[in-house]
Amino acid sequence: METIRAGLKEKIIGKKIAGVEVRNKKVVQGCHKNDLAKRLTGESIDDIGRIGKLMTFKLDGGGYFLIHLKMTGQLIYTAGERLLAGGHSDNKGTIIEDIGGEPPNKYTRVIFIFEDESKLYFNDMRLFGYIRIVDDQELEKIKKDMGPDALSPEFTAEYLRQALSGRKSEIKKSLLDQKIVAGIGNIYADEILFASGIRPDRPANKISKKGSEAIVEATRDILRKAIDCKGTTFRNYTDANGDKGNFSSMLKVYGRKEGEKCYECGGAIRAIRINNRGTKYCPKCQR
DNA sequence: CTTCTTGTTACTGA
DNA sequence: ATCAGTAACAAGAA
Repeated sequence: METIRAGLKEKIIGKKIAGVEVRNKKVVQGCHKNDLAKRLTGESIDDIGRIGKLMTFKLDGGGYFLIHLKMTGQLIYTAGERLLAGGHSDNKGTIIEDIGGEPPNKYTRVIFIFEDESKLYFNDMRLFGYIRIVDDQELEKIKKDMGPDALSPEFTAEYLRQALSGRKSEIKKSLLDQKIVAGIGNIYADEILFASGIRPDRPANKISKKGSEAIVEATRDILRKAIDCKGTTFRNYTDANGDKGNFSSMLKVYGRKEGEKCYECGGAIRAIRINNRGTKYCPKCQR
């Protein structure tokens, strides 16, 4: 999300929305399903922020719209001219994941059209994601209900230790809980715990002071590196230039299979389930 | 055919 | 009140 946010910010800050085409009303929240275009047309994008995995678009007339991509959502920006079929776009830095072909495609749910005819496509195969209109008050409440962003200075070892106290369930479950820390998903949870040397099934309240320090450090380190690599994508990732720049090749445990050799110690990787999510770890490197 | 998948929330029962 | 487990959302890949 941070990769997309940073890329998008360069493209659409200050641009005025000339129109919005809603192809699937299911993804529209916070206003009447038919009123998204009415609400947004004529507004300019003042700023793009992010709370964990939730992207916030500040409107110059007041209020925000939020976009959550959930599992399979995409935000794809294209400059004014339509693209040649099969070719790569000229819009540097934009993220294109190769699902459904060039937009608009059958997974395109909403299209934002800007005054200069550039467009932002919200695609989502599984329809879990959403676009939501909120006022300042509602955004504050959403912020309040979430933990500090994983990359923010508020996410400290002291904070984490405090937040974990009394939680008897697995540490990985807590890392995935957006109310404790916002922005960590299944892939990075596994990678963070591997880098911390902590087993994902350790009870959260049994994590030592040193352990929480290791987790906070690993979180910053892993996320920073992943952002440097322009993020991790499940499969078929390319950026707009067709480059494969990604974090997937740096993954140490996520995506490995039961019994495969750990890259660090050569021991056997274990595959378990935590919080109903596939979980990989190395029992030798992680205690 | 079955099981799995980048996320979150509502519900159940303890 | 809090916690654990599960289903649900929907579509596809393996």
